[in-house]
Amino acid sequence: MKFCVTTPIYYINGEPHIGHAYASIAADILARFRRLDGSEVHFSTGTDEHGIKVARSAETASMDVHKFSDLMSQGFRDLGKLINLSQDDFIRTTEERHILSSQKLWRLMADDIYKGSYSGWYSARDEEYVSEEDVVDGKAPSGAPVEWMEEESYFFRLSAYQDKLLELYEKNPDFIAPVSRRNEVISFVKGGLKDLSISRSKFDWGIPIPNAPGHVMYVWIDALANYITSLGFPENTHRVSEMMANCVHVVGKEILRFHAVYWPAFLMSAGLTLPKRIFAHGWWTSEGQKMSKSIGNVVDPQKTIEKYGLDSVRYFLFREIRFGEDGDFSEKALQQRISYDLANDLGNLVQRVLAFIQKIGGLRVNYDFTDAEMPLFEDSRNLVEKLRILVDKQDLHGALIEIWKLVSASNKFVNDMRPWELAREDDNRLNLVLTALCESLRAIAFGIAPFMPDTARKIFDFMNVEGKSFKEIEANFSDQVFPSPFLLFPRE
RNA sequence: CGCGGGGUAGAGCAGUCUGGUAGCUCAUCAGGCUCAUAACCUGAAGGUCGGAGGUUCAAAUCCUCCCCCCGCAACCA
Repeated sequence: MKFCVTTPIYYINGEPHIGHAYASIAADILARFRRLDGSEVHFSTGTDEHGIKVARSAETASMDVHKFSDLMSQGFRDLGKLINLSQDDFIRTTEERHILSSQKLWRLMADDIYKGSYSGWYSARDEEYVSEEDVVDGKAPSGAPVEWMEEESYFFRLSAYQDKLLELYEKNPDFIAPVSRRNEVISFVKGGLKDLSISRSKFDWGIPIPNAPGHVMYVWIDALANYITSLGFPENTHRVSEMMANCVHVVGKEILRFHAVYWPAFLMSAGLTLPKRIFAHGWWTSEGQKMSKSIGNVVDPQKTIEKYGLDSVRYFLFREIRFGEDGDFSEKALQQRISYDLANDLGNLVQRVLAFIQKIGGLRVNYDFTDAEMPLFEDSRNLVEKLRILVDKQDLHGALIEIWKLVSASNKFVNDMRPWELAREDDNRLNLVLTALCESLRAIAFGIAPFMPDTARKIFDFMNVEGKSFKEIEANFSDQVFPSPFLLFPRE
């Protein structure tokens, strides 16, 4: 099985914040799950570095634009390290391989590209076109005066793809997720598609268009192409095709249209394989308010992770809200999740079971389960299959809930079975109960492994489990003494 | 009449398609247990289901009207 997952490539015109971390961790969880499940995975992330805004920011910072890009891109690479990203490739749109790839894509789309002229209200001060509705009294929203401009531009015949796109959405109901977003896109496309201006000639910080001096590509062509560059385009066409067919693009809802409309149209035009799914995630507010620099409530991934721990934050982001919806990031909510879900439920379960086994001198297995242990055992062995279905739908929130059902069931099982009494009265039953609990702990550890790799690793080590593949769940435990467990989420 | 989603316990949500005693998580209160990170388990309280009208033996659920909130509405990464 092949699986490909991507994060958006991040525009380097700003510092990494929790939103970037969120998208990246989502993709990381999907990648890790599929690796544990035995798939061949390609997981790419990277930075988008061209465009007028970057050129201008470099100027403002009095830096050479290449140097500026190196610096800003590194910030996102560092973020990846911070959040334990398991990417297979970090791509920069300024790399040679990507320039060649984008130009090749352009050539393949040539039949749908024509030269025309682009006209609109242009703000010289902002160096950008302003849409009709935004022009008030001859002024841009920034207050700068606008003038009617016309320039030579290349256009992509997007209008020719309206029906094909609608057919795509119709035939592949899961192409765009979540459903609410899908409806928005369909309604947008049904509203009629205009041809797209795909070149710029007012600045040169972009990928040169083949045989068109003075023109660089519209950043979105360049940005979207990163996904196939990373897969080896244009050389390795077989792999590109194979992987794209199994590719999930995780994107922010603000860039859904580019991925769900333009990108498939470009690929159709170039005769390339379309991705399997575009998944649009929501946005985080901070303490109930929109994150903004002026309010000063922007959540800094670095500080948050330093304070609360990486796995706790990774858990929180996907447990607190359904993936795809908006949510609120508050320290109180984060602290509660850590305390209740992680320390009290999961951490305490691991501790009470493993410390107990340690106390009685090790695990002596007994798999001749009775009706008392069987349900827990079966739930443990069936967990991955349930998660597979959910993760396939990118329902990461649902997956965590499913795992926590087993955590709760296990805690209840301990209460009901009272192993501390069995230790005095009934060795046979004690072994049955502890064997069933080891099974559930191992299943839980595998379940959380994509979400909280470090925490899962600790549990695996506590139990002498390798932790490399879901297949390990199928093997029975043997009699053994485990290493001493320590607290997974200690209180301050 | 631009398109779409939503308004259900203090908070966040499920239930609406296929009408029939209103459910989940957290918070609150009480009890149980004591292996464990003062953790865990059980039970209780709490809602005129945005408003009005209608259909029906019966409406959160179907119909009509109204109020409120939120997305999308192209060159913005």
